[in-house]
Amino acid sequence: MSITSDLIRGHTDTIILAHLSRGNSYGYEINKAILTATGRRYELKEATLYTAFRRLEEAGCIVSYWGDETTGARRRYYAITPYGRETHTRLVAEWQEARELIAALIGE
Amino acid sequence: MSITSDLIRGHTDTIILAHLSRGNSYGYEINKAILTATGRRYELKEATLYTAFRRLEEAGCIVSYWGDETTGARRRYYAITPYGRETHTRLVAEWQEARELIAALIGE
DNA sequence: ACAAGATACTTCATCTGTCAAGGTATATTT
DNA sequence: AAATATACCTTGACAGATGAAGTATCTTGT
Repeated sequence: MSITSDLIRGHTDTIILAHLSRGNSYGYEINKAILTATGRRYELKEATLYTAFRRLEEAGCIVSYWGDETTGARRRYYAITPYGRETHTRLVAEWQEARELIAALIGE
Repeated sequence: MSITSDLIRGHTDTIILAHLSRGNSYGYEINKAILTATGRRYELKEATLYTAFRRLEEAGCIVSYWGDETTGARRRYYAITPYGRETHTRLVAEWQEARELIAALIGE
């Protein structure tokens, strides 16, 4: 893992909402998806992930339900809400603005 | 101020080193420069700035000295060290990598 | 002369997000 | 039987950011 988490900090919610906006999912799967999408250069740690799920559900951005697996470990699925989609749109816009500001400040 | 600080968090050191790599400066001036460069959309708070100066000096990235102003409030100037320049180069590279990872993860 | 505001630095207590470490449980592979 | 993979959860501690408060000097407007 080469990237320090402070550089991704603040994007955790955006990353999760982006994933859920493409379909319902669960913690373990999201965790693996991030590893894959980044070529194992970044991992959203489990504790961070579950903390974020609590935060996002508390805020009304996502809802959760237990899967009905008849085999294997139980899964808690998450679905994005309409408010979660709004939030996602806003967070992406904020990222784009932050990216420009940082570019202006560090000149790269 | 429209951008939440968590999006800039982790870039504070990079921003300061970028500024100092263009010449010695002092806290108040850097603070104003950031306000100007971002069109007042982002402010590096004073407490954050001075915390960062301590951290960077502790780490050997910068050195400080009191200015010899004969008028006005005293100024503590900061200069980047060779190690600070190395660090700056590394931090900029990390930012570029983080930017790609985030893009890959949120698809924008 | 006086008040207000700008310049300039500092410290402390608090908040938030991250994460190491530990735990629980089931299924599959060796 | 042991190891590995799947899957979730909690707790305590840490680091960076920041509000709030303080100190001191100089400039500007009235």
